[in-house]
Amino acid sequence: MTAVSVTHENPSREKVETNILMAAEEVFSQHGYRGASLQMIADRAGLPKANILYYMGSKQALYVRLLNRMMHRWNKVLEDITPESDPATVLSDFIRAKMVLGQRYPEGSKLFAAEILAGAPFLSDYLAGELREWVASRAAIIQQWSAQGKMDAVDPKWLIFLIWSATQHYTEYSAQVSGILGRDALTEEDIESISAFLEHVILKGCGINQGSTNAHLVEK
Amino acid sequence: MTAVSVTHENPSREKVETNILMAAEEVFSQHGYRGASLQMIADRAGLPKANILYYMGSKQALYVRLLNRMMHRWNKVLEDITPESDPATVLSDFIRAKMVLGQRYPEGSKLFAAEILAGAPFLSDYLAGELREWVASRAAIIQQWSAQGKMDAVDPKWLIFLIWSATQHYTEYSAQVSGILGRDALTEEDIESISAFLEHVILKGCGINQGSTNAHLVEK
DNA sequence: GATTGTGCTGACCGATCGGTCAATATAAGT
DNA sequence: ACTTATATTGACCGATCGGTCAGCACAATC
Repeated sequence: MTAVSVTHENPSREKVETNILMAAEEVFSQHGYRGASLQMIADRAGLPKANILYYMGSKQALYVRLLNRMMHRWNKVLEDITPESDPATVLSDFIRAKMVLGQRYPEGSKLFAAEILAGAPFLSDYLAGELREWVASRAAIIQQWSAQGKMDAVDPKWLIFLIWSATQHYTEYSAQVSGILGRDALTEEDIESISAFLEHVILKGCGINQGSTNAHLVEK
Repeated sequence: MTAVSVTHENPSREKVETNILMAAEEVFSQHGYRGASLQMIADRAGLPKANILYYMGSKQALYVRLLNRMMHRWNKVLEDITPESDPATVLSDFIRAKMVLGQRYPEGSKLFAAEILAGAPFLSDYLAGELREWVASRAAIIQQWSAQGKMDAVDPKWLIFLIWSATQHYTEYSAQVSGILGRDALTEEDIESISAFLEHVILKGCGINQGSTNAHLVEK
């Protein structure tokens, strides 16, 4: 009776699991669900293949667990975006939060991208449910801002997708970006430079005065 | 002696090959190189598996052939961008050309995306060679525009990547986009609406007066 | 009509796939 | 010390992988 509950909070088990999850995230993100093999994951984790299945049950269970983990990270970031402030800070926060997210979880982001590329067989419910509502609620707020003359009357959905894609690009296309830049990886300065660029172009492009930090005569 | 040359221009052979290429492009774009199987391609083409190998030689040869075909389509679009005009028309043309390309070859674009996601094992030379030079030459032109005061002093590379990602998004993330919009596919009006939005935000965001069609008092 | 070159494909190859299982090792409880 | 639950893994399963090849169909050449 005691032993059963121990299973759930065993510290060594947790270590092994995170080890497997890390290895699996790398492999799945590179090759997609079908292209990844348990043997590759096992090799990267330094474990025999049977051990992966012992801890994770099946390839599919491991995969959906990774997807769920990534979506929780996602949701945390989305929640942190307070919708009641002014457009400049909200959009700026959104841009920077998404850049940080991609830099912090590059493999998870790529995993998500591969899933979408494959037609989102495991995520269609999430996309048409939670995520759609999140987009709809944010779109409504942006629409209000437009109506109040705080920004240009752009289609809110396209704006959200724009921020989405522009930030995501640097994690999912990192191979292309670094290939073109001739650098192995992006530096801290690169990230800051990109964030500032996106902030500038998107805010200005939407007719928003950038008054978050250096504001003096904005808003009446 | 005659028969040898006939092989190359047999019309029926061409039909079969394009059939295989179409099927292969769909499968590779969804599942990536490792995740795709010749059996899936054969089934989609309505041919026995051995027939695929008879025409294409090997899985890898078929894959690189598809990649090359897509890169040629790419290059054609990039060539059409005349670099000597004014910023507004050049960037506007670039945005619209890339939107059209993605809509015209969705599977090819996804194939490209999957290759990049996997770390670009077959495209690293292209990225660090041809494509890098293309970006560098365009970046130089944009830099000139900035120096001439025709637009804001933004980093040209980030601007190119922005257009890149924002347009690409609607083909490669079509599953996510349509999932959120609650529609099966984007309509013609959607595409036009998105193109106009991107044009507006990016040009305005870079401090460029949109004077391509409705110009009257721009420049001097 | 025999020969020859090409199109085509079922059968098969060794390797690898995801997954099962029995056997063993290890640790914990009593 | 003995029992019991869990951790670990080599061996194996049928299915599928990419690829080879022998053999047949078929048309053109001589």
